[in-house]
Amino acid sequence: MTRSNPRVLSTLERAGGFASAQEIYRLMQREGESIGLTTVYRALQSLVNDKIVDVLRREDGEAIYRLCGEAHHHHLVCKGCGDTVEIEGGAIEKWAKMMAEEHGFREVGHTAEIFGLCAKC
Amino acid sequence: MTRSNPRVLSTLERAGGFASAQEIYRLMQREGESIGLTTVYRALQSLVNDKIVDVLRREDGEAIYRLCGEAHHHHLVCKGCGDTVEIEGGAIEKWAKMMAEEHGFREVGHTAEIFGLCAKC
DNA sequence: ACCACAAATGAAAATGATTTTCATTTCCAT
DNA sequence: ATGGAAATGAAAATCATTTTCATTTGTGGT
Repeated sequence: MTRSNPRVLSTLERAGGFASAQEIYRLMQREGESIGLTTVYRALQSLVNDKIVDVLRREDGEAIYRLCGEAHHHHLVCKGCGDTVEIEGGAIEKWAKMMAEEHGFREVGHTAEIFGLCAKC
Repeated sequence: MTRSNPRVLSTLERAGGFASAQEIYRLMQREGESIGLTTVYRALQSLVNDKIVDVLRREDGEAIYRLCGEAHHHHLVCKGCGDTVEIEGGAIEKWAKMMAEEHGFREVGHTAEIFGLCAKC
């Protein structure tokens, strides 16, 4: 798996390092790249295997892929218009680390999202 | 929604308080209970609304329903065995409120989960 | 009891993400 | 070039979940 991997990876980067397979596929289509959905899925799987990307789950169960190592951030999402603000989660990082230690967990990751209605909605 | 809710709830209890909709449905079938899959889903949704059960995601994205205590809490989930520990999220609540105010959001809620490998795995 | 009407039920179809199948294309080493 | 292995992608299969809609059930009024 070689030709597609870099294209998918760079699309994921351009998408802000945080997107679902379907979103990446649609983005590539829109930009005129010729690629199949299957290949996007396979490229993502192989990137996950190589620990280049991370996979989490949206609230609805859809898998979202995230660049590893990248300074990760959290989201403030508007339930009305879908607008999203990237926010810092310093407090969360500490909290997660503390809780994990306290319960003997290793290799921990975390998700944290805030949702509500933005000023406009 | 009245006749089915208690039956679904009691099945979830009997299943150890931790099961997917499909599993609950299959369990009820096996025990000779007459119920439709749709109704199981609807009962679970309504139990979630009433905050009687909690919903998380398996690694494969399937929703799992779980009896939970009253107080709002978060989860520390083992990627290996699925073991779950309920944890306090005091720091998170403050963080969420602060971030929301800062960006003019109202009626905010949040999700936060930590996942990793537990001591046994 | 009886009747009407709203709520609840469930079978079947629809949806949407993800995976599988398989025929075709691309890459490389010979 | 040439053969074979790896990669690709269209279409079909899978699986959880949701929607649709016709039927059943429960309830209140008479």
